[in-house]
Amino acid sequence: MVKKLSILNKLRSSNLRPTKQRVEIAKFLFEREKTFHFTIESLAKSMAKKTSKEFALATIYNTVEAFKKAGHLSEVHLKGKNNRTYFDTNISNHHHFYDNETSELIDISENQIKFEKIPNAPNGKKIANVEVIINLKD
Amino acid sequence: MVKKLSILNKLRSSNLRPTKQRVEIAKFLFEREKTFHFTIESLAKSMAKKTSKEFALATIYNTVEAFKKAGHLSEVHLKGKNNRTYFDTNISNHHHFYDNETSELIDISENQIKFEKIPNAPNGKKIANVEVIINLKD
DNA sequence: GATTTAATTTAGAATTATTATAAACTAGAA
DNA sequence: TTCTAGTTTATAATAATTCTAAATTAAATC
Ligand SMILES: [Mn+2]
Ligand SMILES: [Mn+2]
Ligand SMILES: [Zn+2]
Ligand SMILES: [Zn+2]
Repeated sequence: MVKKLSILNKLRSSNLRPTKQRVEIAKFLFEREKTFHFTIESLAKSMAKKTSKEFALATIYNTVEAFKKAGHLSEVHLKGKNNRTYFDTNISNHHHFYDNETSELIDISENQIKFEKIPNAPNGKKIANVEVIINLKD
Repeated sequence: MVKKLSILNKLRSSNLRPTKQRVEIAKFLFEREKTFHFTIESLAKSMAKKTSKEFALATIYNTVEAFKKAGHLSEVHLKGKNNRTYFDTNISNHHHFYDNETSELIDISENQIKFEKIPNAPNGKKIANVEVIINLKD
């Protein structure tokens, strides 16, 4: 009940009508203890299993895009072995371990990395953010 | 003459037959003062202009992949606005500024960034390399 | 230099991720 | 309830990349 309400608030406050599909997806993404990473494909499968009916792929794409625009999701700008886009329910600034073998992403919190030296942005530009990807091997 | 030879050596030593197409591409990529970044599309256009005939796209893909496997090129694991893969003739460990507006990549040499603190790899894994992408804004 | 063979190139088809379209449906205002 | 704009859906379109099978070519062998 409490959880359901906070999801409705999250959607309403983002100007997203709480449709059945959005509520189901939001519950799956946000009603959990820990944040996680997913792809459109994995989310589509999860929703199909959870609700035992297929959501249109376009709905998955649209909803994820809408949540991203509303700031409820972030996109990991990384290009893995498989050419899929990763999304993240962790919307804070943070970094990642990436295991190219397993295509697994692991969070590194912002305070786990400190720079001793970092270059200035080129003339006329500013630094928007810094993303560190630590590629793993066996 | 000297340049042509080093290209032939580069190909032969990588077990790549120096075909007309590979030599043309290698000359374009490696016979220059500074390293640079490119996409398959930009390379295909460059080769078409340079030689005034179209290379099959599959040849461009195959050749870039072969050069990558042979260690003559690296791939930048970044996912830009446009969903294109970037390749880099700079094969040393280094970092990048990325301007999402212009889709431009700028090199940051390894020694321009120093870490004061960095996490250990998860159990059973090692760090293969660390990639820093500094996203730019206006 | 001609012959032979395996590697390579090529045009085009196939695949995959993503986006667009337009008709059917629905949340929420009136 | 009625109305309407927003949403979902199936499907088509697009775009990057990979596959295929036939034609070509590098280079080893005669
Ligand atoms: Mn790749
Ligand atoms: Mn995106
Ligand atoms: Zn994350
Ligand atoms: Zn570079």
